[in-house]
Amino acid sequence: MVETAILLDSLRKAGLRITPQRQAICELLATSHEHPTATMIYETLKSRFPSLSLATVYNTLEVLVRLGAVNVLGNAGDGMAHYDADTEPHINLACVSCHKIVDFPSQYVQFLDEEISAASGYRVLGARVLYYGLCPECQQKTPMARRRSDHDDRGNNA
Amino acid sequence: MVETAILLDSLRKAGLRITPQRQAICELLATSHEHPTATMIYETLKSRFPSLSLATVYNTLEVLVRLGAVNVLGNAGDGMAHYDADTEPHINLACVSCHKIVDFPSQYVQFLDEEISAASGYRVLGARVLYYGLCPECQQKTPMARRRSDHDDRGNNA
DNA sequence: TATAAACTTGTATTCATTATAAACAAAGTT
DNA sequence: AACTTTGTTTATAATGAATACAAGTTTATA
Repeated sequence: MVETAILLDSLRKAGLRITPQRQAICELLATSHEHPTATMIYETLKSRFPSLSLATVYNTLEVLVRLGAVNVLGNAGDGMAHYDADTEPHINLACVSCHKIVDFPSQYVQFLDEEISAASGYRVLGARVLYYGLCPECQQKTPMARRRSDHDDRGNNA
Repeated sequence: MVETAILLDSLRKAGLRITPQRQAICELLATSHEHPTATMIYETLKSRFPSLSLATVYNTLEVLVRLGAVNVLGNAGDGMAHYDADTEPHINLACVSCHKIVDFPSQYVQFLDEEISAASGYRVLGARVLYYGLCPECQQKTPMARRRSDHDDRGNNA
């Protein structure tokens, strides 16, 4: 769980203004548990800020990412970027059915970090550990987990 | 390193045809060390197959992904999907500067797998461990690797 | 060889994201 | 207060990766 204030502070420290829109976006990012996309943020805040523009959402997200306060998660299965305000190394669990992404604490991610920094020659800037599968709810909904074009899949692996 | 034959076999087993185009795409996926995008594959093979269509590349990749023979990696920093023929759990190291992605073997990824499968309630279908940073070559190119003071960067590009 | 099914190709379309330019707001200055 | 500068939002246009689709081509099989 991330404090909204941390995100706002990183804006402030960079000399940027805390506008109502930015505040709301940071709040949403910090408190939301599914990691939202730009569109999700836009849709959610539209009622509170009728004049809000998608461009503002993208702008704010881009700033936060550039400041390193927020991470971008690609590949949730839908074709859009999800945003994660928790920049500590942790695991994201993405559901391939409902496309929600939740966090999962792990004791091993730290080791990965050390392993790579020590042995790769890379200057590591961040990480993204994404596991995907079916969340408990979606396992109930779709007993056999059939996706739309499984018909030409002559029975093998996943 | 992945054998081309493994990819071709998974097509065959699924009852699909091994066309010259598909063969070439699988070959490229298996032997390439940077994990290519659809466009990169297209550009590379265009000289050998002047009639090749981007659609074919996307079709083939989609099939291979559906069969589980190939993974999609989002978010290399450029806005496109990269493809990875190595489906064994391993780490991808993406360079934020040159956007190449290389593999890094790790002993800990196995543990992650077990940890999650056991404790999350998810039916795990796959994983994607992506670290990003500056590759050794790009560290040379950009001597100071300036990353903290990017906020007063007025030249605002992406 | 006929016929159907599987593939490829070219193009049109969709849609997330980025760029651009104009309107707007918040200081700062005199 | 009016004037200026700079930062921000907004609306809209442009870009470009990925997908859909229609039509042509190849392959398998009888």
